[in-house]
Amino acid sequence: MKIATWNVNSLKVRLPQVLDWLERTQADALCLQETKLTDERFPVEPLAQAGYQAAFAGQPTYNGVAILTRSASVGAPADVQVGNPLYPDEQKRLISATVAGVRLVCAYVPNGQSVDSDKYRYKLDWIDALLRWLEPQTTDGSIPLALLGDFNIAPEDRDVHDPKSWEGQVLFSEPERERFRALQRLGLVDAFRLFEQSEKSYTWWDYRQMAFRRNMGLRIDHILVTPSLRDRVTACTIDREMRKREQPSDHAPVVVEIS
DNA sequence: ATGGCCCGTAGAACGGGA
Repeated sequence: MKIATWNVNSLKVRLPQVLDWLERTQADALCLQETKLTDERFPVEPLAQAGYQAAFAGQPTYNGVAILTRSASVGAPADVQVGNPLYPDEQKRLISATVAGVRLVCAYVPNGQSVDSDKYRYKLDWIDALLRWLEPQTTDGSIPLALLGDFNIAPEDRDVHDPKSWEGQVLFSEPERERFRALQRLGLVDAFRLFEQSEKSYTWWDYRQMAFRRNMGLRIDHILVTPSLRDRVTACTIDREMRKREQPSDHAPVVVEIS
């Protein structure tokens, strides 16, 4: 089974690329962030023609998340839940569903803007609430769970093209990295780091300064798995191909293979 | 030293992203 996450930065603009990508990869599930679509405008029909069903939660202009599933292999998303009951939030940043016996939690963690911003405080509070909500779902006896999405956190120096210049900045500040470690203390494992990876592996590159060509990026999109799922993970990769396209998202998909 | 690009909502610039 192949499961992926991708911040598409507008599903309206990126729909042709999403359809291409699904056709090419035959992914069984794809978590999307930054759809930037109201639910009335979600492209249910084009996705259905491509063989995918969807659970989605959107709003005008900002945010928006979705979980796509391949009908022929895993059917429709089940037990869909929007948001975190412990943290009422008008912003559509969280959606969960069960797919082939795996609980998928699709998250678009707030960006935070800058460490002295109100949005930064919101980001930390949002993650603290996520931790409280996930804790009972990651204990022994819970069904296998994967937390996938745009975390807007680069966990370690090796996840940042220039750690010195990023030190203390939003996306790489110590309080944010500490919260990533708190997720790991729940037992969640960074699937990407289960395998040997090439140096300077990133998932996001600024649109400016030819950052992608110069590989000036950050690894901020992640797939974390509970221990029972960890034993079934056979690969985890970043798909850089879509970032090379015309009119790309600034994020690349991250893909995990599960036996 | 600063901003450089892209997207949505506009219906011109601006907020937001990261």
